[in-house]
Amino acid sequence: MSRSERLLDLIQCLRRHRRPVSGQLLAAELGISIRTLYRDIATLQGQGAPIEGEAGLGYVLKPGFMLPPLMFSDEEIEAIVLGSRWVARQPDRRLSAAAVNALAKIAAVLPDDLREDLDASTLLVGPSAQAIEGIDLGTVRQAIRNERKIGFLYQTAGGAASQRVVWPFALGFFDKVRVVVAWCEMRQDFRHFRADRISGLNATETRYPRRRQVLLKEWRATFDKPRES
Amino acid sequence: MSRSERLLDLIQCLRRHRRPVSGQLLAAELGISIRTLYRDIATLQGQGAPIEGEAGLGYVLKPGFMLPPLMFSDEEIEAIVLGSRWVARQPDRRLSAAAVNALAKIAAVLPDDLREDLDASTLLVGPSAQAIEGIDLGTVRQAIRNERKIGFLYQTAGGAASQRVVWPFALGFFDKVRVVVAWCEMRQDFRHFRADRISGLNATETRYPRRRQVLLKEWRATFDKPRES
DNA sequence: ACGGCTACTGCCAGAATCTGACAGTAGCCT
DNA sequence: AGGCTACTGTCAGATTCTGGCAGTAGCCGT
Repeated sequence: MSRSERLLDLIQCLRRHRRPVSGQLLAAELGISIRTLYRDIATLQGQGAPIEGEAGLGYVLKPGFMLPPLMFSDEEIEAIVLGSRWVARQPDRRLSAAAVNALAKIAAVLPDDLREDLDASTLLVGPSAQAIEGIDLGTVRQAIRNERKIGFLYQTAGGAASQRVVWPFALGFFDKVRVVVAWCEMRQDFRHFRADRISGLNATETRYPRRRQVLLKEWRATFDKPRES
Repeated sequence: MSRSERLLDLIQCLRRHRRPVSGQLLAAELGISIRTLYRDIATLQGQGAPIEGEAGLGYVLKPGFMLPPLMFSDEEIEAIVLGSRWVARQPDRRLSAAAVNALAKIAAVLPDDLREDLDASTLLVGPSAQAIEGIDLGTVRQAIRNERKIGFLYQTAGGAASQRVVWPFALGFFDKVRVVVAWCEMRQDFRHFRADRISGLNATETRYPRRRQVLLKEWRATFDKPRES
């Protein structure tokens, strides 16, 4: 196995173990010596990988992912950049910032001529409303990933507010605002909640009883049939 | 210089020369022997780089770009994927197809857990109108890159048609259709043309007298001032 | 404060890989 | 046919990588 492949494997290993893992163990998994492992880690860090090592604990990979060398056609790059620019204009602040960062990283490695070409491809959509975003969508994202229930106060369109406990499984856009898609315990049905009408969000440690993917699939299936609102 | 850096340099070299270039020359530029060059080219091709070599001619890199290993956070990846999905839904067929391909390439190297997370982030925008796209935007793209004039028949909103010769310098979206942004010789001013109202497009070899970037800059500047329509 | 665990660095000889040179085959072009 | 070029096989030498060892320093539980 070549060195570059092994470096990728090392990242995969670190991703698998969420908790800090000792270099000893990693070296064993990869079939290399500790010394070489240290060298590999140093190389990866040199390439920008956010690996953190603490004496007495082990290594953790801050959530993220290393894209291996990948070949894109001009048009594919254009599609990615255009799409990211669109995301950067969305009201979701976290995501918007992430898009800006991603664009910066890509632009940094793009050859000049290609960067110029991309400047000539402009997004003419009107300036999006800078919606205020009431809650921290990061919390929701984490709840989705860990399949945890969340509770919050929801302001309905009519003006009435109600306390909800829901099983969130997706996060989407709808008409410029982000919505949390979830199974609502109160209504015993799928509902979506506009992020800007949610307040008093609190994440719980209670796991909801079904798999996220299954909920997602069932929810999607409801689109193909007529449904009573 | 490490081998991996050299491979990247090789790509850059190939990008610079648009016409076929002999291995001899490439090897000299990189300061390596011919034999090693052949090995490097083989390695790159193994990684998916579209390098073509023909006996008696030399090497050409099909237009495109190799992204070096790059680190993205979860949110950055999400921004890119979400943006690309949006592009994939746009009416521009070429770009849409490119977005789909780019997504496939990214998905192929994404670890499973991250891919699942992304499934939970859905785009809820309504199905976009499948606009017919009258002309080949690839031709326009090329004219922009080479700063060539193009001529076409344009159907105005009123219904009248007129023959135009314009200096295209940008390609944008506007309300679900693609528009060509250009200096119009007839109007002696900046104009944008909806791609779906263009017909009889013909690319010329005539270079237009100003730099694309300059036109772009001036055109953008017109946004900041009041302008007579 | 202590011992155990761990991250990290410098060093060096052996292993693995890469490199350059040469010889030879085959395709494209004039 | 002849010149140019892309390719492949082989092999010794150069380069890099690797593993083991010794030593320093930080974190942790006792």
